[in-house]
Amino acid sequence: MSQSVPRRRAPRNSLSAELIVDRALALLDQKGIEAFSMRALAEELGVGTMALYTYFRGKEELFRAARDRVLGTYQPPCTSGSWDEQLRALCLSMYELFTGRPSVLQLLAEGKAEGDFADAASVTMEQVVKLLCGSGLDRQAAARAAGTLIGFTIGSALRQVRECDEEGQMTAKAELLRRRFAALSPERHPALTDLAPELTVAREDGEGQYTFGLGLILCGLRELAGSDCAAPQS
Amino acid sequence: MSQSVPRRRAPRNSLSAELIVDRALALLDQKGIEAFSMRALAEELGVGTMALYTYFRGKEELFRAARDRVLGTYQPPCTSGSWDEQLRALCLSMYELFTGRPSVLQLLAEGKAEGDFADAASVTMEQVVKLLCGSGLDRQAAARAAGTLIGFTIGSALRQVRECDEEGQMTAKAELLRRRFAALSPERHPALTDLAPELTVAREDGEGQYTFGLGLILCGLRELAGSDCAAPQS
DNA sequence: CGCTCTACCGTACGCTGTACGTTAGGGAGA
DNA sequence: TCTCCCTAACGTACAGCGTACGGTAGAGCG
Repeated sequence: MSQSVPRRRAPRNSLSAELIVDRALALLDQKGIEAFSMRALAEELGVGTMALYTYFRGKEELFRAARDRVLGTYQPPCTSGSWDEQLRALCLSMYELFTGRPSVLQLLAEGKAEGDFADAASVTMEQVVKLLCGSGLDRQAAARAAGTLIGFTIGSALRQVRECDEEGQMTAKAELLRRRFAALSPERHPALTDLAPELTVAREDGEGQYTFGLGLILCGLRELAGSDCAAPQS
Repeated sequence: MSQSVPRRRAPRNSLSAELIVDRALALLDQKGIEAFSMRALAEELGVGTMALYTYFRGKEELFRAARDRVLGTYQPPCTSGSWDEQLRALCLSMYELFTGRPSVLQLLAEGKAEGDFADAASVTMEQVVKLLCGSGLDRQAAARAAGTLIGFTIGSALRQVRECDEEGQMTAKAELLRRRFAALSPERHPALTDLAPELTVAREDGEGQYTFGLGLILCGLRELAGSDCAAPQS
């Protein structure tokens, strides 16, 4: 009955590391990181599960390869203008990279793909650091600003991705959010319930949310670079 | 030989939802979210695995309960001072809550504990929103600022947690980071290699990193509230 | 004493990642 | 052309996961 046909043996060189990573990324973006499994990927490729292990030591190594593929392929935009405008463009581009590749973002954020980055993956970081160093900030502030920007970008993208796992799910999640706000007792949380509509729409517009926060950070950086503003403590 | 003794049946009412959550949190904080399993938790409690299912529908419900326990127990600090100083204190306190309970943070960030929050869990958010509303920002800006602050806080805490999973591992990770920087080709990444020392120390001091970024955001918010600064685009 | 109710438990199923040993097909040498 | 070998692809197996389902025992009550 359900006796699955034993699957014809795949031709000798039908596989390659690149092809595996291709399909893996497709599967990840399509079904999500939870649904990904070596068996599923192998089936997708029309191949036995263990065939994958000829090219990758294990799942984590495959994940690293997928991460490096995406980060290595990515090219930061050519920017011009003042350093803060360029930073804004760079960061926004990173944000879009991450939200466009939710599964890769999760690989990064959830530590499924630890380990050294490929050299090419650091191009954007290089740009960011260069701009910060040329902005008038001292070295320590520049380093911390870089950390702030990348942390904020990843954090925001992660939030955005969590909000709408699948494409069409956004409205469903928004509905859930609305109910969550509605469930709050207005006496205990007056400000929260009062601002609920705005909070909901803000949450729905992830990119607007991100650019808003990015604007705040850049504003702070300008102040700091001009050094006519009290430096944030320590 | 390895015939494990079948474990004496546990006395009739030796279990409770609270006790289970207690041990679950202990296990999570101790061994990490990866090592957690229903079987391990049950063994820790000296109880059969399926006993847990009399109190929780499944693992996710247990995670939700653990999350609500931590978030519900937490009390935001009593603050005083200007709205931005209070916001700083509140956010810093949240940051410390999260970094002090890495596993709960991961539950939140990785979506292992989706679903409605307990009412008590929203106290901090209520405070944040209240302060923002009283700061002079318009409603939409206040809503977005709230999102920015919470996103940045969670993102930063997540970064910090990733950096040192176990207590003593920080130095090891720092070493790894150092090697990662050393592996970069100085020609392709001049700014990055130049700033490597500062980037490394910044990364090691997660809290300093966080307060720096928080300062930037608050600076931006002050500008925006005083409305003598161009509002960040859209 | 006996009955019922339910907290606790054992077993089993389908899933996961992957260690290990096997097989078969293409290329090289005789 | 025949043969041999190397290795890409594979099947099996194992430990561990979450949990559905049915059984069991012990406490409380009539």
